[in-house]
Amino acid sequence: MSPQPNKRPGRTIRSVQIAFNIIDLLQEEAGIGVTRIADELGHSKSTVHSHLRTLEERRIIVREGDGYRLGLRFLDVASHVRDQIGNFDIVQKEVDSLADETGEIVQFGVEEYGMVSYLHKAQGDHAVETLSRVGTQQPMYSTSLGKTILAYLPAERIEEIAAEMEYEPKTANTITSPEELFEELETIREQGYGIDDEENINGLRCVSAPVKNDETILGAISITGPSSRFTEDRLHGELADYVRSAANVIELNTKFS
Amino acid sequence: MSPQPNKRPGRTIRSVQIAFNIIDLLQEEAGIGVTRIADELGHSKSTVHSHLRTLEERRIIVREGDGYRLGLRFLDVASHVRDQIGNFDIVQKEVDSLADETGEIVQFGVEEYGMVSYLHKAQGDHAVETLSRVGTQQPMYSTSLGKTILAYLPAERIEEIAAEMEYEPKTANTITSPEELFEELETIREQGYGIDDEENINGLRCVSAPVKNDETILGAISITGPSSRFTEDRLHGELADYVRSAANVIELNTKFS
DNA sequence: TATATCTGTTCCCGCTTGGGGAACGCCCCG
DNA sequence: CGGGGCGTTCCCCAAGCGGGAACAGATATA
Repeated sequence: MSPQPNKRPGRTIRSVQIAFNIIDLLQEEAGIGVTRIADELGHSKSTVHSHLRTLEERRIIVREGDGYRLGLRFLDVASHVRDQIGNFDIVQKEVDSLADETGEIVQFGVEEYGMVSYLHKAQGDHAVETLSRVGTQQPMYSTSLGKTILAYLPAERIEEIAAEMEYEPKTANTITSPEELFEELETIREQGYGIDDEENINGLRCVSAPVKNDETILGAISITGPSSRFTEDRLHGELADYVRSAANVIELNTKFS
Repeated sequence: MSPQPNKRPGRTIRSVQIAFNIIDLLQEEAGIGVTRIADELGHSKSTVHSHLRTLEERRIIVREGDGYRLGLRFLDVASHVRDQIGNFDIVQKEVDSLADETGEIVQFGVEEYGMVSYLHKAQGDHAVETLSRVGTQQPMYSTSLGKTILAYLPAERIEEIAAEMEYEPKTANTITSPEELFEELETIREQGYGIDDEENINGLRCVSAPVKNDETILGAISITGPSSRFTEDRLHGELADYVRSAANVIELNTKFS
């Protein structure tokens, strides 16, 4: 089921795997019970039962009606996780105010496991609706956030991530080869911001600026909007300035060892 | 370490417990390594090591510098969890707009495991800063959200929760006995909204209105502010009206079986 | 440079424990 | 009343997990 060439094999604990398989399943589909879970995962009911007991005692899951769902403890964990990543308050404030000013969608993302994770998102008044939401993971080659972050990672890490990528063409403009990607990254480093010209979703363009602490990249901030409003000129002019100054504010307010 | 009279003992799985002990620990303190964790939990390094491997493979945790932290996957899980609880979009929209209108703190909470969990929070322009944030769990007897939700739960569940509570006086006004509590709940049911008169934090008052679907309570919405601005009259008048109409909007927009 | 002492990692052994089969109790439906 | 769905319980047996100890780097100390 998983013969992927992962780097660190080592010993892995089966019961824990099972527990997280259950959690994953409940994340996808809430409200299912012992039998259903057992079938789905290919385990005996008794096995699943003990696991559910354990998770319930831990308040990881909750029994609701005749089925289980994930518990609200995850909300608490999530807010701790965000706090552990840099200074989240500043980021939040800056993203919100940029969304207010521009009226568009503003997002902040960081890299993890070779993907971009959205830490915060704010929608301005006339923002288009997008599917992405906080917590989502997106590939790095097809988003301006991803490409911008990637551009400022250490060279070896770039190689590593680029090698593991599967370049799947999301639109006609999606980057589909390492060569294209490296060239793009070079451009980003030169101009100091990154563009997504309908490379991830048709009709949508974005600009992103990197947020750095000294020489290490923390993440990136982006504005997203419809191509109709986001002309070439605005993208490279006004909008690029917006994200760069917002990134700057975050950088200045972010002090930690 | 845990001889609490929990209802459903059953069989519980040790490795899973250990795994979640590690996660709990990392939630409290990020950036620690194998040795430290092993010491803290009283396990051997090799044991902890295999667990960390498992969690890392699962992308539950991330190795960062010389230590581990919880992964961003939790953000994704959290957003799924919120979606599974009623219709979160409506709630969010309503809470945000109420915070805008009033300029104060507005929160939405639901009951789980006899406590209130905050699902969403919005701060108006001149809102006081409070410590509570999304995901936090608070006791039900000392918050207006908690008391309001409690008031509309099925009688048997009220008994159950009230019995397990430990009434710890947070301020001079905190409810400290079941009798007081039951009386308060009666009042809430009569007037259709609940008040917190500096019962949880000195200087802060709140009003909450229940959000119901048919006859089952989904949660409650509240406004919080300093006693100086939140006079008796405003609390029971204007502010109570605000939360009740917001609750109403949510109820009307929430349709599911 | 050598020595000491932290890390994290690996190996292997033996006992615990957790996974599974099967039986049971319950509820709902025919 | 009987059948089939659910969750729960019991018990057994091996395999999987926890732990001790040895190993390997990295950093510091002299």
